[in-house]
Amino acid sequence: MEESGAAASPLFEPIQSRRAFEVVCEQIRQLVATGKLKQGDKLPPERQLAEQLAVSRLTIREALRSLENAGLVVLLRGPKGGAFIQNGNDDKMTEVMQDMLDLGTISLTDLTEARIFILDSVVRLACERATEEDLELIAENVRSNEIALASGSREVRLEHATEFYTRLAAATKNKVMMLVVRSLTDTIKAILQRIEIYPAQDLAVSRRQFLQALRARDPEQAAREMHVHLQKLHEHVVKHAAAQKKSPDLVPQVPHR
Amino acid sequence: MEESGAAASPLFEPIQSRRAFEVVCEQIRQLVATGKLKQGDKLPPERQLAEQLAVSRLTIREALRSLENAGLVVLLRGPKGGAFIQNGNDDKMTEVMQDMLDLGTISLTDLTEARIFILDSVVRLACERATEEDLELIAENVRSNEIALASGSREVRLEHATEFYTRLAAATKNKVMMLVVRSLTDTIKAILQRIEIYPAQDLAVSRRQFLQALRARDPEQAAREMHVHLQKLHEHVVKHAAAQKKSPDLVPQVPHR
DNA sequence: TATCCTATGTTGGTCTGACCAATGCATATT
DNA sequence: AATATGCATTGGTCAGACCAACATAGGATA
Repeated sequence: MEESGAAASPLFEPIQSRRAFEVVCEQIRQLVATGKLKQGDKLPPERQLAEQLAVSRLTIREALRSLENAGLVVLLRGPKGGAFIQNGNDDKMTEVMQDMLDLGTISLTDLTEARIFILDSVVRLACERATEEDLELIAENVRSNEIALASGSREVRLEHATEFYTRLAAATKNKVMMLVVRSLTDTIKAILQRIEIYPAQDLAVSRRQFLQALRARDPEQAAREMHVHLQKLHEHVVKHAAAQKKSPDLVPQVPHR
Repeated sequence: MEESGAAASPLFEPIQSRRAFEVVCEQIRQLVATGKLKQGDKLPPERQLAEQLAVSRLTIREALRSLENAGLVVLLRGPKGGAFIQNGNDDKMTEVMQDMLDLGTISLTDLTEARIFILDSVVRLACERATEEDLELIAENVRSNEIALASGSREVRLEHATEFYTRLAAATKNKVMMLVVRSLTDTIKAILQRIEIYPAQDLAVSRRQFLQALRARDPEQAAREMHVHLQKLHEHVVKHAAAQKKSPDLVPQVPHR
């Protein structure tokens, strides 16, 4: 991976010894990557796997824990239970992004800005590919959003506001774009839940105008409308970013250092 | 909530009985999300954590395994070792994407197509924001790429070819965009390692022309050049997609100790 | 005195083996 | 036949022990 420019000792300790569960993990991953294990397939019971791989059951468990955490397998108990291969959880990417935001690896600014750029492509794509059903779903969201804006709780409003992007992304017919949009949107949503939500009086207007452009298949107009809205929201969010950081505080012990 | 409307067995329900390690996991996550734990902080030793949380050390380990897998902590051995809070591993998103591709959740087509769209934004952004250093780094990659094209191994060529996108994305000054580009690129790279690499005779030409447009800050021209190249590569990859799927072996034993 | 090497303690990594909890199926009971 | 019960299977957890890596202190050596 990374090398410090120094040409130090040649080959005495190149890589730390891989942990046992990592080897197990990788083997199972290999079986998935090569198609030998497909969605729905069931792995042998932990005890049997432990015997076959000549490791303890604990090691198997740690490996399965890792795979489960990655969304590759799901573990079920009981006689019909076991470790089943899953198609990776769609939310994984969102979790990763959220963690990065929490840890300061990425900034909220970059996040909302990136959404502006990516949504630009999404909008243009949607103008090309959106079916009538897509348009209707979006329109329906716009309508219900207006209702929520007037009468809904903040949570409900947020839900509608973000669902909009999901439906828009669906119109691109590209699942990767959908995933990226969803990750960005959900991560930003998580932040918006903590700070003051954007004063949404002109949201309805913006959405209507956008929908109109989308229906007209006018990518420039649609992209512009989207850009303006996202830019405003971006600035609003950034302004209120460094706000409170409350904590439920259920943990008695506090680490040191 | 995913559908996966398979009517295979009466057992496709994500069970969520709060497992002990999940509670531990969540508590630590909370400490991170609320800022009580920051990058570089060290958690208490496993044995001590187990005592404080009144669970077995194994449960602590599974929780740490989960967090480690998510890139939130890194575990080090030795007296000065322990579980340290990390800024999420940049590769996590790539891993998620790769898993999804392996599992068929997303398709290679969607992946390469999405890269076309996102790179479009990246290129335009880079035209605006690239510093002279950025340009020089990209130019240097273009040069070394040409050398690799002539004399390098396939692996080396791939490395150079993908590094190009990383450097280009760096010019956007947006870390989220960098992450997304890197995820897409690395995932696609992993596929290219298995199939015939794109016949790269015109790659050098394409890169040179692109660089020229980038230096001229001509977003339209740069985006067009990039689009043409990615489109060709996209089609090439798709053509060779359903090729071989070899596997090392079944379930080999684990060399231990 | 300065340097190298080893003893030692800390911490994660793994093993063994046991028991608990959930679950589906077979059997018994009504 | 319908319901209730028991049991085997499988993951979930616990306990204690030992191994492996590592840093540091303290002693051996120069």
